[in-house]
Amino acid sequence: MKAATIRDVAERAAVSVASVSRVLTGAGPVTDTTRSKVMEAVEALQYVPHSGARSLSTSKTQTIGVILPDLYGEYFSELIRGMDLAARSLGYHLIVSSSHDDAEEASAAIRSMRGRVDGLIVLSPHLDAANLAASLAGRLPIMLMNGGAGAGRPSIVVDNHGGAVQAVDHLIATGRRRIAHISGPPGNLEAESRLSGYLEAMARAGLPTTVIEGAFTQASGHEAGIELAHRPERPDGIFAGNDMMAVGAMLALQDAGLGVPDDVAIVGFDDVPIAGLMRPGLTTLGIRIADTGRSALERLVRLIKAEGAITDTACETVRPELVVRASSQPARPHAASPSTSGGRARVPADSPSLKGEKT
Amino acid sequence: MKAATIRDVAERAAVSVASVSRVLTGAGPVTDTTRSKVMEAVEALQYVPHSGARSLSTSKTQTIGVILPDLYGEYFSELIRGMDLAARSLGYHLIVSSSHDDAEEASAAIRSMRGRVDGLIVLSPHLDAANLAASLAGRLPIMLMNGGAGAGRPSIVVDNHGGAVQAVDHLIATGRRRIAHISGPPGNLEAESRLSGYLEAMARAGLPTTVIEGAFTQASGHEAGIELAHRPERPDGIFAGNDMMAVGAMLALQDAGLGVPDDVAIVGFDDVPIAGLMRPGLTTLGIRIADTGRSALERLVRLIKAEGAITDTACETVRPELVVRASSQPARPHAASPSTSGGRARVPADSPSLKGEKT
DNA sequence: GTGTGTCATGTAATCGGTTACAAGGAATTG
DNA sequence: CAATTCCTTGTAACCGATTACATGACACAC
Repeated sequence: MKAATIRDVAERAAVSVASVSRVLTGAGPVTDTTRSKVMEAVEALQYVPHSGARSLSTSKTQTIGVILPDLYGEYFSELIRGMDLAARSLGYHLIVSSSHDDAEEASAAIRSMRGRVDGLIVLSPHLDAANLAASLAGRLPIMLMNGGAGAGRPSIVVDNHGGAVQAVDHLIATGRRRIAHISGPPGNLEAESRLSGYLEAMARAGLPTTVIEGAFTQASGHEAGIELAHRPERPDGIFAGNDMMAVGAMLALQDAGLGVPDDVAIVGFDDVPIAGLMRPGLTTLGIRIADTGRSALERLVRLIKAEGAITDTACETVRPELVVRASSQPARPHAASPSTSGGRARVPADSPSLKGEKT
Repeated sequence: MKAATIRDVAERAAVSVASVSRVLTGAGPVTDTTRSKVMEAVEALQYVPHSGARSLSTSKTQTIGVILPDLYGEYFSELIRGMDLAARSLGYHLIVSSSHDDAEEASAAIRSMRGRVDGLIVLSPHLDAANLAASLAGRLPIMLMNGGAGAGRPSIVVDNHGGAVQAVDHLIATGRRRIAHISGPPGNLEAESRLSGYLEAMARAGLPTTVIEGAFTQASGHEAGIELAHRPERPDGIFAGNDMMAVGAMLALQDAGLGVPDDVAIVGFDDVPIAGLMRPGLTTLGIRIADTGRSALERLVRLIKAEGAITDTACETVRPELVVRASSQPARPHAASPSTSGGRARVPADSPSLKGEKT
């Protein structure tokens, strides 16, 4: 049994294909009797329009492509969730392509999506990939979320620099002076912005800087934590380039017998769900991830509908918000002189519960 | 400037459209000179075949739909990652639709994908949704991952029952006797299998059972933890239906001043990345999530290619593996009589590091 | 030189929708 | 009652690919 076509429906409803199409697309005038006859036939035949045929004549696919980098985990699942919610309510579908660890792969993914999507959302922390995307996409509407300057293209970026400044200022305000930074991988625009924010805030406060290069992974944060724990000039505060590295560093410090936050305060970035689940809870810069995803998708759809009529070249900036948890409470006086051999220090009870947290 | 069509390419290369098509699809014989002329024209015009037109004539979309439930977080991002990797290497695209919290929504999503995908992977923990899926999909190849009996359809399930038995047996082996279960939501097949495994293992050991109903969310685990902490017959072991509830419960117990694992041992299910990051590390039943996703996708593609010729009605079973971490270490003798008022008990140092852990 | 077989190439039908345009019918008005 | 208008409906031409079939060229053998 082949799938029913619009002609089968027309025949069964005893109307023309045009009328069926009009009923189904909602365009054009039809009487109620025609409509009901068509609907009945559609129901009876379990008819579903062939999307390929439709896209052939309308040159629209009602589909949006999302290009993701190789980083994964909670950040991206949240983002996708926000986008999918928005897409469904706007009648769009989402094609995802993840795990592109270089510009080469990302551009291959973009190429394979051409002709199959109405627009693209590109999350590529590689600068060249962003450029490639722009050139490859041709006339495809595209929304950049690569964390760098939008370069005159519609984009959404997180204020990484400002967030980093907030993080460092907060650590300074809690009395920390030897503040180290675990950075993200070089070449990653978000990582670079966060690093520059750290450097600027430290310079402004007249404090010396220490930077260890990480890779935005928890494992790299763990390694950095081990290294910092054994430095003669051990830091009393750490600003990690993202939450996963902060988590890795925190575990490394605790395993090394250091207390968080008494010996070392830690601040992360992103506010992924894990952050609130650590003990002590991780202070971090919160981004409403799902909301950002939704916003990106909605803007892209507006761009698609406008068909180049509007020139939305704005670069929307999302300002992260400092979420203070136990990992950056002020050091208590009697813990000021670190006890290298001591066990895990008790930390102040965390915020009472997690009921409000996202799962 | 409109996008180039196959006719534009044919004209520029001074060949027929048929030859262009033959070169591009790799089907049919062409001379090297023709091939190179075509390739050059394709390059020059930045030609990309219109996927809708192609799918219209071949009635194939090279796209697979994935229907996800409303649960999100690390489990699903891992799963998608595995599927996407497999899809890319097989030349398929992935359309995802997430956050369906009931059978109604899930079936709407399935309907909207008909005609747009070559096959479906449905993760629906609702029994009726699975049935609906089967009926709605018509002749669409479909791979069920709903955790229930495959009912004669190709499917992949986790051995939830067996895993639960393992969890309980492990708790008993570490000396626990008052073992409670925090179950998933009723109607969820995975939740029910895990519950039945718990009941069976407990019955076999001749131990009394306690079940608190959760909802697979961290918040519900937290609530259950609070309730269990205040029971007169406080349990000394908890088997939670999944990791997120285990995490919630662990935090609730710790906030209530109970030691994990000294006062209460906890075992979860899934081995999501957070599990290894908790302190104490969470003992759980590990599933190679990404691998499972890849396997599901590969099997579905095989099914698609066979076009109903093969009757793959097998129900592949994934056996979870017990991952023992600190949360279920044997209770130490002197901690046997619980000190209701005591502070957080110190726990044995966790497994040395996390380097091997996935990020 | 002609017949035959092979193989690359071209022509045109086809897939299943949308939609411009034509046509028909009912209602309204002079 | 006829003319005009408005509104619904149908016919048929696209959209851009694939592919069955026809065609033509060329080589080889007789």
